[in-house]
Amino acid sequence: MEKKITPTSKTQKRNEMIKSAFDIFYKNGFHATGVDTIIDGTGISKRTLYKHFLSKEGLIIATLNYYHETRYKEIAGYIEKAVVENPVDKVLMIFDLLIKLVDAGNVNGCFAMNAKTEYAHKAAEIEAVCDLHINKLEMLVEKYLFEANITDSKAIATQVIMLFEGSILRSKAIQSSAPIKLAKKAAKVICSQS
Amino acid sequence: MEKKITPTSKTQKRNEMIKSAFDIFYKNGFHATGVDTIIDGTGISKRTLYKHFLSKEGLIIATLNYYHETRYKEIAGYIEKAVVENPVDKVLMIFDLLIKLVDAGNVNGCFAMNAKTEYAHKAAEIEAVCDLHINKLEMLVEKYLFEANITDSKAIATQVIMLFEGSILRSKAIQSSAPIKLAKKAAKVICSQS
DNA sequence: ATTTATGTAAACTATTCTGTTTACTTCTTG
DNA sequence: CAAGAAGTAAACAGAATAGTTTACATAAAT
Repeated sequence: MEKKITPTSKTQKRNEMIKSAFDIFYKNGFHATGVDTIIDGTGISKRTLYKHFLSKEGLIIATLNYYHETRYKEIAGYIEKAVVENPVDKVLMIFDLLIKLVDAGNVNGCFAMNAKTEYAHKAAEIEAVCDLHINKLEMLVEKYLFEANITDSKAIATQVIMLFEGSILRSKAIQSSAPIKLAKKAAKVICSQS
Repeated sequence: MEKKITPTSKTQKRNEMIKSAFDIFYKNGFHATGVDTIIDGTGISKRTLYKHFLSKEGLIIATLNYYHETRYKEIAGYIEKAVVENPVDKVLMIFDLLIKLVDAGNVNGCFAMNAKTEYAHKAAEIEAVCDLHINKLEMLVEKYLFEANITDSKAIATQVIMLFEGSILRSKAIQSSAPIKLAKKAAKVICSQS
């Protein structure tokens, strides 16, 4: 009774839907985007969408997981591969990556924070994925700060992440990556002083 | 033909509506809140609402202006009245005020940033008020940094504001004012190093 | 070959949304 | 008192919303 599933089928359509939904939610917001809008772009039918996801909220959670997995891996991969003398330099590299993403026009705020803003105190599952994203980023930063023998690596990591998230907001407001460069400088000072 | 308007009339109902709308928008979000929800709490009719505001968007802009005026005055007043030796201490006081507000349960993110998130690239007028709020806060901080003879007061002000906004997000995520205390420490280091 | 899984297309339900309109009320002011 | 401004209440219009259902197509596996 073993079902031989071709590698593409089953998950392929699902992934298509998630990517398409992610793009539109990211640009348009969640409440402002109807499910009809999401399927319009793709050749996907509404029925298929609701076969794969219980509800619009289920689809949103899937896009959040997609965002977290790809973005976290991107960041972690970017700084892990670097060869530096001081692990603090790896932490500062998260700002370099962000600058590149913003300059490429691929950022419209932090997708996780956008979701958190729209669903605060309303959808616990959505909030949980957002929190996970930030916490994992913070733990990644903390790891390298710990390696650099920084005391209070946990507290410094929180400070760095707050600068990181704050710079995303500021760069969105003025449509420029300049604030991120300033945030990197500030992060450097904070890490050096510890 | 002079209309003798009692101080309360005319503007009173309008202000009532703005305050009521602000409370609900702040808690519930903008797209997630219908105009019916806003008038339900008050004894205000929908007709009156649309007499005073052209549209829901007009009401949102009014709530944003209300937020900016009250919050900015609150912050500016709080730090201006303080007697300190170093103007940098006034800058750091914005974090103290934020801690108080968060601990009192009066914060659900930055109202201006919440609006910016929901209406990015959609409603220029809404975005403009949000930008104004952040810019005026930044200029206030810059003023005191300049007084303290800090070189690059503009850049440091941006860094402080990014920490400020980032700490609002982080405090919302973990439902605690602890991140704001960390942000204050970080701001102190940044200002001292300049 | 036929069953099963997976898909599209589109009509449909039922609710909610913004905004308008009609009819009535209240209060102030000349 | 009469006129007019400002209000409430509620029905209404028209579009958009989330989600369901019916009918049909395709492709692979037993």
